[in-house]
Amino acid sequence: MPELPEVETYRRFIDETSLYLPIAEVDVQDPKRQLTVDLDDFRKTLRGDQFTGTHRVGKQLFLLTAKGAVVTMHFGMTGDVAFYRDEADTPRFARAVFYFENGFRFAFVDSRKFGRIGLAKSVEAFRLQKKLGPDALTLSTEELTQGLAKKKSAIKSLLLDQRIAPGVGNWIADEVLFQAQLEPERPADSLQPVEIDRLASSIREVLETAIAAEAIYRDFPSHYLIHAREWDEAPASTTKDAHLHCPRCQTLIQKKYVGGRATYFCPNCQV
DNA sequence: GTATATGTTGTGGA
DNA sequence: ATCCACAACATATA
Repeated sequence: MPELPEVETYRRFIDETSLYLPIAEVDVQDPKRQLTVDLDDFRKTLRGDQFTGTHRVGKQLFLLTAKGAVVTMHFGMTGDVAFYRDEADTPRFARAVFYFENGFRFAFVDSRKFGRIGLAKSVEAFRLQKKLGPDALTLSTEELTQGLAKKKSAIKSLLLDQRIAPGVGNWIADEVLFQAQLEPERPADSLQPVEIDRLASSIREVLETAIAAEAIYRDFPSHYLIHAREWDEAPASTTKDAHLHCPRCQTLIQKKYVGGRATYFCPNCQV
């Protein structure tokens, strides 16, 4: 699930549940795979400390602590968060659990274990190290123009490049290209300034809409392409068949692979 | 058993 | 230096 809107939703959830609670202990199920620092160091750093705030850059989440350390979290393809008190409520696939002194717990849940947890000196240091660009949510036309300059790759592939538009993932890339009516395989250097401007607007619009709906796809506007994806649950009022057609022109939505990623598009509207 | 999956990173070749 | 295709990671769901 986790593209930018999900991570932003997680961030707000953590703000509402897990700040200013002294940490008693931390457990990580598979530290070799999912923890990028030594488990003992991680525990020593966090025991007795507390989270005081959060930050997000693209799909990367940061938990700030009172003592200054910054916990980094990336949710991979299946990461989620949970807050609960009783052992019996531990979610299936809880891969890391932060135990607070008041008895509550925060879990990093991740069935496929592609997610990563680590420590950073600061948000800025981590951002530089990972070469993350300006967050997609507030990406300006100028920044996007610069990111795409002199690039010949398919526009969709570049939208997925976290150095250019951090936070855009596979379904968002398809959605913004559909909303901007641009063909996913267009070479980036073939885009006219007016098209890049349209694209930048679509990125912001789609992300804001998704965040407002707390990343619950079935609540997205009916003119969104996302409803054509197989894993979208049909809104009660529509038939499954309706999903396969373009909400703008009723043409059959096509699926193909671009840059190795499943790509949905309308062959009529997107040029 | 088969196919697919929301992400990232590394490798090898052009 | 760029770009691309592809594999790998580990596991669930349809």
